[in-house]
Amino acid sequence: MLKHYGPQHWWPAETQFEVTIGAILAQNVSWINAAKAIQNLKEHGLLHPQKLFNLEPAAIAPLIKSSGYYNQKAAAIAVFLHWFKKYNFDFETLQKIPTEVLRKELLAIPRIGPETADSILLYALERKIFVVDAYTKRMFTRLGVLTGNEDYAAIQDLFHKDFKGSVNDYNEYHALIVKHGKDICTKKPQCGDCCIKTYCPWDGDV
DNA sequence: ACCCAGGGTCATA
DNA sequence: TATGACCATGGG
Repeated sequence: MLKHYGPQHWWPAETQFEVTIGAILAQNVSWINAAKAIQNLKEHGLLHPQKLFNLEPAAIAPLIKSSGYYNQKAAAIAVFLHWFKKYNFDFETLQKIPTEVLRKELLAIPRIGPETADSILLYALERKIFVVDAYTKRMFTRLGVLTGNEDYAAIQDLFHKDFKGSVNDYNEYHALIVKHGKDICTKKPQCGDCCIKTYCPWDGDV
């Protein structure tokens, strides 16, 4: 996939905070919708922890309307910031905390689930964590690696056990799966076992 | 009109 | 534990 698509250079953001907020806003919506919400926060000069912390969820919600689920996401952002305040809104301080501890604390925040937590850990904090998403499950089920019944933890364990790579490799791997995910059929395979229109990670160009 | 998108949570059986 | 319902916008 790397050879076919080239490096993706994720996460498209200027700051660690932008990555983190983006991870929440991107939940189950197209990236374009999440990006619009990010851009809107930027244009209001609000994409800073202290600034957003001073807003009520009800004030955040209309600003992130384009990302959908805006009430839930505004609440999630507010609770995240309440947690982040403990660490002086400082990512350098977060870096001193072991990955497993951080993950647990992130998961304790309402509406930050495993994929969002892991996205923050990998893309904002550069921890060697594999991010599992719907594309991962679909693609590796099509490829016959998964049955399709595995849960998040089981899939992640598989990659953690078998994938030997650097943090940057983990970064690219997930990004490439998402990139490729946009090329594969969402429903029924039409062009072979892995249902890839133009390219198969196993067989190369089709 | 329907389906999907860089999920998560809760009620029900 | 495993489905189903719900959250909600915007583009194909």
